[in-house]
Amino acid sequence: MKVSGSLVPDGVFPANCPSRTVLDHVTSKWGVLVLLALSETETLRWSELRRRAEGVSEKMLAQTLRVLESDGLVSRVAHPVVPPHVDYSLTKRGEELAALLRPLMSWILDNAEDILAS
Amino acid sequence: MKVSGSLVPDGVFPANCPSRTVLDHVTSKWGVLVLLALSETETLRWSELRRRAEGVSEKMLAQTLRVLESDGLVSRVAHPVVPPHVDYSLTKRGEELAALLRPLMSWILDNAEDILAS
DNA sequence: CTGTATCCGCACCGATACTG
DNA sequence: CAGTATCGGTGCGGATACAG
Repeated sequence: MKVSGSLVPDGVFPANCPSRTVLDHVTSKWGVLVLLALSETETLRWSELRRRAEGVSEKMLAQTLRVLESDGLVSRVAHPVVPPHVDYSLTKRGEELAALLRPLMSWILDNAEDILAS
Repeated sequence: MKVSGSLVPDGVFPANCPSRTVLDHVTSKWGVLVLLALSETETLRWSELRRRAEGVSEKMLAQTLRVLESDGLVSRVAHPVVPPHVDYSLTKRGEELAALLRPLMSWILDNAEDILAS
């Protein structure tokens, strides 16, 4: 069954479109996992994020966080103490996005085994 | 505001998990666009897909379609005529997935400009 | 029209070492 | 604890040519 409306005119997804860039950021290798991890608790520290997005390297976590932060999806709060303490959390906009990512991830978790079995 | 349940135990997304593979397939550079394009019409031909996922190369379209087909998300029907005529469409499972992708893409289209402005 | 085959650059990414 | 800096390999992905 087909849905009613089209997302884009003529059903064409333009190449030189801002949405492409954002889509790439969000669906980057670690973007989804970081956003979802943050959607499960109020705040998360760097080391906790590393634990939860299992397999992510320091470099890629830093890069992913920088992109998501510059996109206004994640906010970074550094507490000036020793040892350093930095909290990451979702912005309002990030929460909105994560709310859409959750059903997707949930479906994937439910169907992954079946899918790879075939 | 935080959601009620956790997607995964302890909030940890395991590295060696089938969902990782499926997530990578779906969020691959062209996976989302192909699935969404197919979600807008009953069937699409190869050349139409190339048009709609603007910027995709033949190689990447072929690769993307093969992966999505082997995952049981897309079905390929070749009509034995000359010139060749091949129809791609979403499977039942693919429709389910695309239904979750649509709100996501819709949100991205709505917010992309704002996001990149900041 | 619907692909496959091949080459190859470059950006992504992991590993390692280092710093405030 | 929370990163940055740098190096180097690899595989993604674009371009091109070719085929059924």
